[in-house]
Amino acid sequence: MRIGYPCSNLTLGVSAARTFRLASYSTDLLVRTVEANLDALQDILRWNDRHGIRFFRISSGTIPFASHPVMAYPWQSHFADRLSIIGRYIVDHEMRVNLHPGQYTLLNSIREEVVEKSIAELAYHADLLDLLGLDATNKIQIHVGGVYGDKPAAIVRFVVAYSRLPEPIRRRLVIENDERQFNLVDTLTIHSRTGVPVLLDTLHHSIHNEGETLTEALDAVKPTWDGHGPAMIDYSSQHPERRGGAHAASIVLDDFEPVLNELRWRDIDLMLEIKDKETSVLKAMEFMQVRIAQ
DNA sequence: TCATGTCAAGGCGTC
DNA sequence: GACGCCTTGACATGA
Repeated sequence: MRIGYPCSNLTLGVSAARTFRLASYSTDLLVRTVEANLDALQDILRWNDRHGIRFFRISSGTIPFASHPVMAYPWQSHFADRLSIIGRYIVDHEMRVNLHPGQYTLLNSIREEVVEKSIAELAYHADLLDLLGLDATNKIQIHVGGVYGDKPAAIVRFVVAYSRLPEPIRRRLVIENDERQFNLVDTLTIHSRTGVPVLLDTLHHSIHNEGETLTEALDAVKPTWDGHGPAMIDYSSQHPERRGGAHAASIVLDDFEPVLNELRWRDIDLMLEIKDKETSVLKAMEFMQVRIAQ
């Protein structure tokens, strides 16, 4: 089981998601920002290797404004060599990565222009992984989207939009259950109509479910990953004071232990969505080693 | 240099 | 209909 964290490494103090204001856009600023982001990404991957961490979420902000109409620069060809080198490092060190576009990526929007912009955003994510030279087990995860007062219709719109996606996106796309709208059952319904793998978020599932235990939920999502590599799972401890779904500052091992007991014998990769990122991963890995030794 | 307001983008819930 | 929230960091401005 690989355990990973998203986007930035707080110990190193470098960000691979530097950006700039749209109003400041220039080719020069874009190139400088992306170069800095790729430098940081390489530093983070090396740090991860030194600490035995082989799962990482690359920031969607690596190429700022990549799918925005303002982008007139051929970033794909300009950074192809650089991305290829980084991707080779990922492959050589048996790492796995994923990407998670933000809440504005909505394949099932009732507005066609939103769907088109979302597809453009997903195309950027697929380009990035393709230029890294990574196979289709390296995924792009999104939420299903909005309900618009009619969930069955919203699911149908998702299925239709999915069928329209170009193959480079479709082979990497996975959907995640959320804490308010589309729960495990909904995502499994979409899987049955599209074949898209279901990424289980354990915290969202604990908040929004139809009575399935964690064991049942894991058993249900597992077969959706056949042919896509080990299932990816998102885990976070609930923030003790903030609203349901808010991520904790650091991993709570008492809360993690029962989840680990469910996961440890399964072929899965676990992404920790916790504020202190790599610190919690190291805690979780140490905790797991102790448990295995017992 | 530092504090603070703002940022490309959508949808939902509350008032 | 307006607005805050999501999730979040990081930019950009003004003092």
